[in-house]
Amino acid sequence: MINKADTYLLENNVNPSYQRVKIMEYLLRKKNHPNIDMIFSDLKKEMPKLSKTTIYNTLKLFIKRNLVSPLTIEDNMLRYDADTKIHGHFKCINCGTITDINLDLKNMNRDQLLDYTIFEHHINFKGTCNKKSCNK
Amino acid sequence: MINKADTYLLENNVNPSYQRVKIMEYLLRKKNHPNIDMIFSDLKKEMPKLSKTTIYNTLKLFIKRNLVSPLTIEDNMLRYDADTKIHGHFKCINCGTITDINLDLKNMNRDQLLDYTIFEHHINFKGTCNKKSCNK
DNA sequence: TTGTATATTTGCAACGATTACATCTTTTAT
DNA sequence: ATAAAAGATGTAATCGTTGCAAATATACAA
Repeated sequence: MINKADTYLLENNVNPSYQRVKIMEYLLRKKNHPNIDMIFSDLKKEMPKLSKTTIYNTLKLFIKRNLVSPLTIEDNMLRYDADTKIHGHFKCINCGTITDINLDLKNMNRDQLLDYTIFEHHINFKGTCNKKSCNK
Repeated sequence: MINKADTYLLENNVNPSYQRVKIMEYLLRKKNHPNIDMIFSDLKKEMPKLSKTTIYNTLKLFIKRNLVSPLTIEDNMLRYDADTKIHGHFKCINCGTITDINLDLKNMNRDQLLDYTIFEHHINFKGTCNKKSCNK
């Protein structure tokens, strides 16, 4: 767990401006794979002048520096994950919950991938979660 | 390989209208994971009255009937794949090529997934393909 | 400190993939 | 033949995202 967002940004060649630090702190604190609107409406409370464009720009920069992974589990919007270790996601189409899935890709047949240099992994599953808390 | 699109649709409880058969035939013939515009511009040549809305509606129906898998490898648009067997995709960010990746998920650590009923698998990789034909 | 170049943020307009919806056409059933 | 149902079409609207120019903040040289 990284708790000093500013030094974390510095270590990764990102100038730690006020907005960038706040956005990174938010992503490290929240683990619920937020989308832009969630980040915006939450941070807006303490940063009234925050612009949505800033969030888009900042996340694009974080992705380029490999500090954040974009999550393509929704058809119409991106979500963001500060956990850049390789892992999968499951989305319940009933309750909408998105769960992290630990993966052991080592045993996966990846011979074909040896020819490629991989920057992004997207391993997503959709279905139903059969939990009591799931409101069908 | 399925070559009789109309019977294939009938077997899956899809009324084989002219447009639906043509779209299914196209998807079975093409293996390049087309997006809506590719399907539209190609089929428009032989079907001048074809509407893009029809393609959207038809693909949505095919997906519901599990005849087509939506491919979420692009940020801003869906692609479509008539191969509904579980497999992965690799997209080269230089030349844009999308390659099928055979996967052996059996050996993957999927204990956590036992709690879930999975309808959709999305396993995508992005990177560079290091091929001679790749125009960097 | 002062002025100036650079980096960053902001707000608004534009874009584009997708969807909503009303109308038109085709098919089915009686 | 006629009515009802299903399917296709065209256009307008939606909405996540990006482009861009102006405003603000930061860094740096004189």
